[in-house]
Amino acid sequence: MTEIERKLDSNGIRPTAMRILIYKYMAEKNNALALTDVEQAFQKAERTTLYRTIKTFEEKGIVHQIDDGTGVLKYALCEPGCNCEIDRDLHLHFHCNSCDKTICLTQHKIPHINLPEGFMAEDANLVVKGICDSCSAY
Amino acid sequence: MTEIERKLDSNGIRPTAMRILIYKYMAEKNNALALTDVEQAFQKAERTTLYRTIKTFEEKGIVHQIDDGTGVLKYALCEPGCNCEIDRDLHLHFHCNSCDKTICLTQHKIPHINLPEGFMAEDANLVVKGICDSCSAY
DNA sequence: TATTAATTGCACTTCTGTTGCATTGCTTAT
DNA sequence: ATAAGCAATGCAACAGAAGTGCAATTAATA
Repeated sequence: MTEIERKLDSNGIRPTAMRILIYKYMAEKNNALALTDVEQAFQKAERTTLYRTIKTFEEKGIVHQIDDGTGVLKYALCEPGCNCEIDRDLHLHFHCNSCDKTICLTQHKIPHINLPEGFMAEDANLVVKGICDSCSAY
Repeated sequence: MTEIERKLDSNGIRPTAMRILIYKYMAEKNNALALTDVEQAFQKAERTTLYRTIKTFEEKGIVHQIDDGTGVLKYALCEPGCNCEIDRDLHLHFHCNSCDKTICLTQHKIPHINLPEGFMAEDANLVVKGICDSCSAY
């Protein structure tokens, strides 16, 4: 039983060949992926399978969904410190306007926001757009 | 020449009957609207017309687009202090999980975010989700 | 091994955003 | 005042992503 199989298994996900491959692929990338990205990488597999696999990952809490404002949903593996389900202390995401990649800044938490009377925060989503470190290096 | 006509005219938008109606409708609402919302309100008009009208408003800087994470784009009139085009000091938006409305918190600016080395911010989008003042009153 | 449940593949549907083109309506110069 | 020209609108259709129903296959378990 490999590392990944154990990971899936311990989260109540049956470690099928497909799922292991998809998990491995997502783990290799350091940026959030759209369904189409995964589709490109696994052209032999059905879109629906990939879709449902990622949704399963999400339900089981090992992947979180990101809306980076591009109109396409992105997904990224939850890393240590991600805490996307446990508390409201959510990390922020960065979208590069140059290379179009979206990355999780797991260490960077969303600062506390003061809301007007009567408003109660349950969740927050902060996407900063600009130029990422790779692109600014040139 | 009415208030609205002057507003449109001074922003380089020809004040047609349709546009005046749409502007008036958006001004009445205190929350951001999706295209379908406007569509519901003007069932006699074409979707395309509404779409292009709002896009025109956006281009001319009297409306700003909001991605509240629901997957549907919302639009809201720019109010004094909105500054959506001028500087990067953007205000935040609140999405109510109960009534599903999205509102601009024009007075509440996005706090400064420290980014890792090499990252440069150009823009930011912060959506706080929770219960709005109307819904929490019950 | 037989039974049962979960996973995958295929075909569609829906929804939103968007564009091309013909037509209508408004502006302006003659 | 009228014709020419441009902007606005209506109609039709397309594109892309998200999501669903169902049959077929695969894996787990008794």
